[in-house]
Amino acid sequence: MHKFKGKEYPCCTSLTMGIIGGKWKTVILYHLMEGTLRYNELRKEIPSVTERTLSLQLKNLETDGVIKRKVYTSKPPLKVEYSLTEFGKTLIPLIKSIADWGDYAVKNH
Amino acid sequence: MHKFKGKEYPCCTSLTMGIIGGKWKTVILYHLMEGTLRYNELRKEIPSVTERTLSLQLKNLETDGVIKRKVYTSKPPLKVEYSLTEFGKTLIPLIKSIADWGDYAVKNH
DNA sequence: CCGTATCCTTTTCGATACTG
DNA sequence: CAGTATCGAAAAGGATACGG
Repeated sequence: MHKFKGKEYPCCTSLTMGIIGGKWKTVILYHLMEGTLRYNELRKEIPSVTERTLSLQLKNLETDGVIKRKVYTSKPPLKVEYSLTEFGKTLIPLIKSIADWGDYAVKNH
Repeated sequence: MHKFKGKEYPCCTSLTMGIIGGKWKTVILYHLMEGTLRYNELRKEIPSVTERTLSLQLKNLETDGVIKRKVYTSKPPLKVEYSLTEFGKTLIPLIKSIADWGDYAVKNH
């Protein structure tokens, strides 16, 4: 049994999937791998996600310490940037492997 | 846009997650990495999954061509073995990476 | 031994309208 | 610009009983 942020997982793979699993989280991380993006830039990169869902998933990723959110309040319009934390950056090789296998699967079926 | 087995995915990571995503599929694959297992052996390895869910997820994995199911009908009691297909074996490095990152995350928080 | 059937709860995701 | 509120649908998963 493995613990992370108060949640328990029966397997080390479950723990990883608890953090990056679901329909959108790997997609978000995939786009943040290259660098910082604003909320609307993420929406543009992932047009099929709704505002609500994007917002929720960003919050989940932030709660797990994988991404960080920086707000620039100096003057409207509001500017919010999302980027990987140092901890989140340790996921980059994994996200790349996930993306690569996806490409491979498309080509080989 | 990427296609696999009739389903469409907006990103190559989504495709991978469509196949190995969810609460249980990586756990099942993790245990099948080492070799063939019978249904009840899988239940023993993953005590927290219910029969119904295990059954459904095995079917999903089989449909996507990742695992194969072999039935020995010669004489009761029934014997059913699950193992990775050749295609499924291409997932092994990825499953290992997922497991390794889970271990890493536990240790570093 | 290896599941399926039934019913139910929880989680996730989507559509749309609206706000500081 | 960057979200939240509300409502609802769908998918995933769980509990338990039963069947070939």
